Amino acid sequence: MTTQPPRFRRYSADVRAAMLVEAGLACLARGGISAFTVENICRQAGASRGLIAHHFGSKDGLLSAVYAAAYRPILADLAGEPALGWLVGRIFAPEHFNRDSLNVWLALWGEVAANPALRAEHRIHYTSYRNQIAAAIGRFAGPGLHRAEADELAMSFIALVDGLWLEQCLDPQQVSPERAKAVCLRMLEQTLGPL
Amino acid sequence: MTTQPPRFRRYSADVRAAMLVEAGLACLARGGISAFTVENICRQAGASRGLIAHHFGSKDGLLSAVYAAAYRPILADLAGEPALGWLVGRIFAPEHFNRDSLNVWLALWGEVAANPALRAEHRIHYTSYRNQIAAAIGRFAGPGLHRAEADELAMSFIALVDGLWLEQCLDPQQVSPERAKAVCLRMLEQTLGPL
DNA sequence: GCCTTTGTTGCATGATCGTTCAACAAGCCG
DNA sequence: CGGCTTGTTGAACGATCATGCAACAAAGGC
Repeated sequence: MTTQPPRFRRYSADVRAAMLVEAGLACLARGGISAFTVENICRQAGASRGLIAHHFGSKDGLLSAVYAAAYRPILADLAGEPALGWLVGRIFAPEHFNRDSLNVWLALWGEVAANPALRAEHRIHYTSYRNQIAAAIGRFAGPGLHRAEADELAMSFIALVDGLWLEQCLDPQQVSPERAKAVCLRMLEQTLGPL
Repeated sequence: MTTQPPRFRRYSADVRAAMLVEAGLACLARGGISAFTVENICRQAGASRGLIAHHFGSKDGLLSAVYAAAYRPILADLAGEPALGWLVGRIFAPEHFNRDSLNVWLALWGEVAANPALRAEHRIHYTSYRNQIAAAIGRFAGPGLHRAEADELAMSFIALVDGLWLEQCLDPQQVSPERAKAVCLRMLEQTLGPL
């Protein structure tokens, strides 16, 4: 009678939760919201189907956590009051500006529009994102630029970034990261002067 | 014995197909791709569940038709070589720039990224769309603007439009149609001079 | 080595999904 | 009015969905 190897491995709650979030992101990247199923996610995470309910209450709970996780790297770049020029470079760095991330965002956006619970999650992160972009613009421009102008420019800038992300996602041959970055810089410099 | 009223109404194939496409658009607008189900669509259209397969072969067949239908009004505006300034106004007219339409696009984009069959459908319409925008830019600028420059400006313009649509969709209070239009005009005029 | 804690399993359940198809009937033509 | 074409129905089907839950076992403390 040999001793059996363990049938599964136990992780602490937060580690396992992070594994499930990561698996959820992978599923969204591969197949959009339709691939975001309990079965898919748990197979991807190497866990059984009951774990999502156990750690997140429901699939929707996991989806909110996935949304927060998608925002985390970008908000991390925004922490520490970075310079505007550096920020633009980061946004189109391969770390963020890649097919998988873009597919994730597209899937999440589609769900935000339709899912009220996720919309609440969205509003929190998005507001923070927009305010920090506006703050970076304000820091660069100095007191000469009014708050309302910085907000408006931030809105336009975010729209352009998202639109470029979208185009890259839908038709990858059209938009290179370099062109995308150049287009954004040109827009900012029109108002702010050379970065 | 009174004569029974008809249990259903017969339509010609193309009329019924159009009804199903319209119902599909309504479902996408209300609940995104998750609400695009045979059951939902047929109830919305006032028909029985078998009709989608009968008229479109499958649900995916209907989805392709819905995608084409979503593009139709915009491509109609582009026909007849319209002036660039008029075009910008049209893009943000309530007819196109409204919550329902934006939700439909968001849902479709998310599906294009994940669904190869729909991606083929997308490429056809999108290429046509981009070329016609570039042509409108070229007509305005005259021969002084090179073809490649017009293409690049068209790309940026479309990205900005889509990004503004997206922002309006995710956070309706941020972007008014007037502001969106002004932002787009400013971008075009930077290169082309006053429209 | 046993006991307790707690993370994990996996089946049962009922709902809903897309597709198929044989029966049906609305409306037109003669 | 009777027959025919063709658009339509709705039940049957197997697959897949999210969730609930009772049994289970891994890992650490004693």
